[in-house]
Amino acid sequence: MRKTGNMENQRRSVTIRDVAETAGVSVSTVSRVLNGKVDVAKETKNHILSIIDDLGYSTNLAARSMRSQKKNLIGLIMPDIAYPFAIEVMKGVNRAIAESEFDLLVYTSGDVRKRGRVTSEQKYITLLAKSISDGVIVVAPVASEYNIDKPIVSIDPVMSHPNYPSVHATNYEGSRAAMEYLIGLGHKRIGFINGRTELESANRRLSGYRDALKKNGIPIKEELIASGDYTTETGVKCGRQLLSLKNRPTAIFASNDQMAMGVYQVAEEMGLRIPEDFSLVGFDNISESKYLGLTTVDQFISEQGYGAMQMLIQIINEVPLEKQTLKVQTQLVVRSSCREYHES
Amino acid sequence: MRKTGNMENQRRSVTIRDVAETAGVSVSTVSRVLNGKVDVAKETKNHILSIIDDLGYSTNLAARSMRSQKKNLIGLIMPDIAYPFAIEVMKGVNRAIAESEFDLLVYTSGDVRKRGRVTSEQKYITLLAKSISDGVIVVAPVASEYNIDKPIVSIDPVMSHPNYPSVHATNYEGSRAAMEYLIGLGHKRIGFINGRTELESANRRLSGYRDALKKNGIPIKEELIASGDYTTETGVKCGRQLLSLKNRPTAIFASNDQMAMGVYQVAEEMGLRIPEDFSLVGFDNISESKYLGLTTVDQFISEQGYGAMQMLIQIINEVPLEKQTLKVQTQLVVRSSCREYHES
DNA sequence: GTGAAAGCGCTAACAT
DNA sequence: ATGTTAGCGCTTTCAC
Repeated sequence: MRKTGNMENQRRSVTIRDVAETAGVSVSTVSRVLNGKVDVAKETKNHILSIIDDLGYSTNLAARSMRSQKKNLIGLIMPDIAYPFAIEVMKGVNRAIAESEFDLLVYTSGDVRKRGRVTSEQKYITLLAKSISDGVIVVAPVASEYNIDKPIVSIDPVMSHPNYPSVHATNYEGSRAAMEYLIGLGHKRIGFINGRTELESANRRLSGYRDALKKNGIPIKEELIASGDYTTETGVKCGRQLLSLKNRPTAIFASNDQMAMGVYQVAEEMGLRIPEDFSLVGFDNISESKYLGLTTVDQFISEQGYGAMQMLIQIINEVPLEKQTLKVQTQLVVRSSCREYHES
Repeated sequence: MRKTGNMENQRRSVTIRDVAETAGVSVSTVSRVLNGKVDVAKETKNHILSIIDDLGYSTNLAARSMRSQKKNLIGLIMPDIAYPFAIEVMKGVNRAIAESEFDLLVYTSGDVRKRGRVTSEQKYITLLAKSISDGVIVVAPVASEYNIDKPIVSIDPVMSHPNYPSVHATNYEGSRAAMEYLIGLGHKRIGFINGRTELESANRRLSGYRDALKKNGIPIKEELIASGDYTTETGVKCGRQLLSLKNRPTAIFASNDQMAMGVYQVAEEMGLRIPEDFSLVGFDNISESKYLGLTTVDQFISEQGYGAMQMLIQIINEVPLEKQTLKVQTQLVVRSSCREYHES
């Protein structure tokens, strides 16, 4: 039954040829059945189908991808799959995928550092895009241009004006909103914990912080700006740094919720209460912060994933995009009101 | 610079041939450089490398996969990517990936139903496995056998004794532990909310429930067993059902934490307090239940992902597996003690 | 050290 | 309705 050719001990898997030979038809007929073409006699088709079943044949993705255009596969490329932002994006993309005709292939090297070390982002994108998918979504890409002919949409790109469509939250506006809220409460000494400065999104949040102070005539004190990297650990570090200043800030605005969580921990350690002793606001709304009643700026990350997928599908179907940039609105979520503060 | 051949408007992407022609060498030489073979003159190599850089060439995964064995790619196949169990598995796999030489490709059709509808699980597994990866991890597979020659490891398989290595939690033991805890507290009327009965894991949890009652001489009342499907919604439904019995259970054990969350919501609605009015325990430990202080049975899902990946790597490297089944120990986590209860 | 040629498994254009 | 043929882009003998 199984054609073994020569005495190689390598187990070969069953190919379209095996099916064709067993069924006594040509390879192309099998291919036609496989691809649902109509011009195949019903009985031939059924015969082939049963042989396929018998042999447990299934198509070779690689081979197929080489020949045909449409692959019904979308690639999602992320540096790391296990951090909150990535997971939220995936949820959104996944939802769009479920509603679509496409399947999803998520690619990751598991770790930002490993990826950077081994080879460039460009390589992976091209790999997935040119080879086996109809288009790709890239999270936080660093390059401003990719020379592939496949559709590409990015989420939270590092560059402010990349040459590909992109999706991002209104980081500046959200940051402004948070600050206006705190300032409106009477705060004048507001600490800021910065995120990964290589990301445009982080810089926009910082700008929001600075501009809000400026517009309200509050002098910017560099000692109140701590630099973190979006992890809870640096949140702890920066929280300690800010809260142990002789002239402690009356409020802290963290550039993401993970770092806000860190500050929260420090506050507990130091016996400081929120909001009595100081106010705390965090960007993002994905971590435990919501269970702690923290005030946050929600950037609707999963909507960004969903939106990116929608854009991509449009491009693939050659529907012209109205805008190259999709802005997902941020929203200030006040859970437990922050402390009102007025200088004595 | 770009070879366009005929006047097709289809943009072709740059191939190994383009590189070869531009560099004035043969395709095979370029291939040698690409694959780090040693028998290439240093200057030829550098020349080709710079051309590759100029042209922005990157290899076609599909084509390469067709020819060579080792792909340094692991496939993870999941019916759906956006539910807590899946995410936890991914985290664990991701961690193992980050420590390894492999990259990860997660495949999903986004929705269990869609997947079942379009085509069989077998097809997707074979697709990924035979085509482009060195081995696959499958979450909650339904078939007990796969005819592929690539390594495969499953997590929480539906069958109790599949013909492939598998990883799962000690569901029965965990369930017993939770029940012994509740019974030890004096409870006699303990409600159970069942999960998806097609999963072996769910059945084991139910067995644990039944056996614990039996061993302790407590009669099993079928009215106390409600059937859910692991979603919060059915948790709500079953919670209502159990809590509105005339003879209300004094404790409820939900087959996963999502459903326990649902019961928690119902309790709030009905004005019932936990643990004063009744005790609540949930299997799993991944949802918000931990912030609500619920008692849970942790099944260490991400460890299951990590373990599966370790097993897979062993198989790929042809290290014999000691056991075909990896059992990850469950652990009862008592957050806020449940109510002690003694029949009057 | 390098090139020519075969062929991986498949699809699609062209025959019949 | 089915078979024949020509590649897709790549790796890998086997020559030279």
